[in-house]
Amino acid sequence: MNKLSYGLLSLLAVETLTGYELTQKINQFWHTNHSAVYPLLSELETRGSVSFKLIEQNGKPDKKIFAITDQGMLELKKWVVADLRPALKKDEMALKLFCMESLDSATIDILLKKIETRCSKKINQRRESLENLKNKLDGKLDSFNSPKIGSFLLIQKSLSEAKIELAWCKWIRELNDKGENVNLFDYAFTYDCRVTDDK
Amino acid sequence: MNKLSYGLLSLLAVETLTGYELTQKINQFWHTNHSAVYPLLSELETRGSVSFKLIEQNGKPDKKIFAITDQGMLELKKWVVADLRPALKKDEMALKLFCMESLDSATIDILLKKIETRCSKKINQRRESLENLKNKLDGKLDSFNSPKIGSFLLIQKSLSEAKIELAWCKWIRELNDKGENVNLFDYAFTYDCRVTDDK
DNA sequence: TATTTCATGTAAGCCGTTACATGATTCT
DNA sequence: AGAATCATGTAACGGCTTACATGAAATA
Repeated sequence: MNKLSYGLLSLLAVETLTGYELTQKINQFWHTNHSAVYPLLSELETRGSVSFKLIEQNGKPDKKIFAITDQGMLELKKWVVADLRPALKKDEMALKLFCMESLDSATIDILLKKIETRCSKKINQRRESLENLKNKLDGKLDSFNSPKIGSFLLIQKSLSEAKIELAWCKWIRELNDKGENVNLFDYAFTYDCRVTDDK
Repeated sequence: MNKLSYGLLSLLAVETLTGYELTQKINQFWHTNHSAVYPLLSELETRGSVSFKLIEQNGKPDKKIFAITDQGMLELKKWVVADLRPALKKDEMALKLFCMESLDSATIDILLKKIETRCSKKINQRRESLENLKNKLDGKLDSFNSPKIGSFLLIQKSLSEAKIELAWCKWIRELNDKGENVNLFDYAFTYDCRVTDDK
């Protein structure tokens, strides 16, 4: 049982899904792809952690709708309280900006634009996800037991992360506009404050 | 040449470092470990992208201090303007909170505490890194060509990300305290605002 | 006309993690 | 006394990515 297997159980604890849908959904929070998901679902089924209903279709391959079993639910709950492993992040952006001092300003501008575009897309995606959730739930979400509460909280998190990254890019541009003879250490706090604006 | 190889070049574009130091430094922005770094450094040396000076030591293994070559610098600059691949994030926290609606409040509390502890540690680490940088540079940092500007900007980013995550956890606790019959969708914006506080 | 969406699966190869291996010095 | 730090390296295994494979319907 690797981490991805538990992730699949977590999504299935909320609703029944096909392998295809699981791949799309989990990608919002955990980077993977379908060729990793399908074999794990087979294993989980063999172990008795999930079960599936076969839906016959024409024109498309038959669908398997997966559901978590009682045993799977127990395994999931054990894992939730177990040690929280460190988050891993791998973003080329960081490695590229690290050597900034040896890049010319045109190159830095190209890089920042790419980062900003990526952020804007993510912000739009997450806003859409929130709208969809609101419509699905008829605007009702009132406690920690509410359906989709986890999804709601995580989308909010992801949205704010994208916003902070965009604000960070803007702050970098501003620092550059200050010109020389200004101590950048003094602008750290200014940045922390600006993150707050929500426009 | 994989992404990590370019990452090593990026760090070496700023200063000369040993494989050991490279491993420590790159881990702030890119998760890896020494057994991946050493073989790549050998490859980079064979290709002519880096060179090293052997420093003999007693009691410890001899040190190799690596430097980027002119050829390595050209390869690095080509990569910086090439396509920015999507960031990959893998954080168990998200998968664990996703199924929140089927967890009891004690379990959620344990989870949130673990996340908060992790955030606090990161915040302290990044604050220390900033202090160290400030001391090293004598508080001077005034343009995009300044040494360590990339490091400075990335530490700031990482710090703000940790702060926003901690604020997010607190916001979740507050939502829970509101009790039922309150629509959580209405509290999204409140959260965005609170992120701003820097205490 | 070409790409995207739905829908599943396999195979090869690369990549990364964990563990093994060594060993003096310093900190707790 | 035990753990962490400095410092390098290899080996085995497991996991993940890319590509292969199919194919209808809808969209651009």
